[in-house]
Amino acid sequence: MSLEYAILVSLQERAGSGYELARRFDKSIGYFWAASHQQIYRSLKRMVELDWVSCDEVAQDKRPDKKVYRVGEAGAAELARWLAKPVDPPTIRNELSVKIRGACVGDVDGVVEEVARHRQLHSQRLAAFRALERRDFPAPEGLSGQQLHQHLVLRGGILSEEAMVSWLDEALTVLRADLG
Amino acid sequence: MSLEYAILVSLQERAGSGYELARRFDKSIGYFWAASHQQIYRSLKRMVELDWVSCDEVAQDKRPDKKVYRVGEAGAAELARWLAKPVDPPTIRNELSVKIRGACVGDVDGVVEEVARHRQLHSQRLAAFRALERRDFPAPEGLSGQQLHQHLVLRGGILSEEAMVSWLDEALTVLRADLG
DNA sequence: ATTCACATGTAAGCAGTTACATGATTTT
DNA sequence: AAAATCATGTAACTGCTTACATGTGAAT
Repeated sequence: MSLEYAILVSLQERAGSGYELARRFDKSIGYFWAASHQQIYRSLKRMVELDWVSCDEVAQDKRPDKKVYRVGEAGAAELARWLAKPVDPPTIRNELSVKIRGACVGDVDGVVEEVARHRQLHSQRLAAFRALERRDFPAPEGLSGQQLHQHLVLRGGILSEEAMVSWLDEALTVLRADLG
Repeated sequence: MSLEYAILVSLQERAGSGYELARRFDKSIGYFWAASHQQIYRSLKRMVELDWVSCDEVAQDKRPDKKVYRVGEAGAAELARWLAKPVDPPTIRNELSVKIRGACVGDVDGVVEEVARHRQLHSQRLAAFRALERRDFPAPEGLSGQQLHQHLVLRGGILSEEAMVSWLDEALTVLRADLG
């Protein structure tokens, strides 16, 4: 049910349509919670039923109508209640690690290639996060409240991607030394 | 379907029962793939149907009978095929980040407490991983093949937990400065 | 003409979680 | 007497993915 709360957080920052939320999940929210438009529309439907959000249909000029969702009192209360509830850290499930661990049975070269590819993907994501940080938080020292929290979450993404790149570099070094 | 492949990797290192596999997933395999006994039994059943593994019932002295599973030719081939296939990095879904991002709506103190709790959990996991490394890989320089791969996967866990602890320390510092 | 951005959905299927279920032996 | 370890399962439910489905207007 975390998706509902991620949506509440986003809508409470600014009201918007399902489509707009999907765009936000592709960008800013994407670095801590991933969601497709199918999931988002389904969740919004549920949240209207629960009366967590209200829905206004808005006619647009030269564009299809849209439904703008807003967080209601019950939604804000529900979010506050959820925030106070402890959660477990996410369960660890890393497909690439399964592949590395199984490399001996198959083609080790292929797995090394795959590690190199992931190294590149993570390094690209890291670059994107750092660009966002430079653009949106040029002076992180002075931040407070909501902006501080937004920056912190981005920092989490950056530190996590840095760790991935370091790990995969280490992996490539020792795997290639072992091969050649 | 990655669970099936994680099981194949484990069984190919050593044959074992569902119960034994569940123990392995609680320990060594747990730092790159989590699985409950319910999942494992279900997957083993499927894998027998697919003829990826064979199953022998073994009577034991003073203990319930057990079923020992072994990787067959088809299973080894299937694992090799899967190893060669590229996969995407896992989708990012971090509940704690949602909470940090939403902290303003609720009780910020409560969220800070939760961050401190997660900091401790990750630091405990990090200590456990480091202990495993010292115990099982006292001389990492000389490793090759399967042992090298096992060590690399553990290194991934260590670097990832280090990043989490760093991030949560950073978060606690700035959140507490912002409060007080 | 085709592709892109806008806009909203349904439905089948798969993976994982939670709860339920049973029973022997060993340790405290 | 109670709890822990060994041992194997079923079933309902939740959440996410993938595929399908439709339609407008603007840009190339």
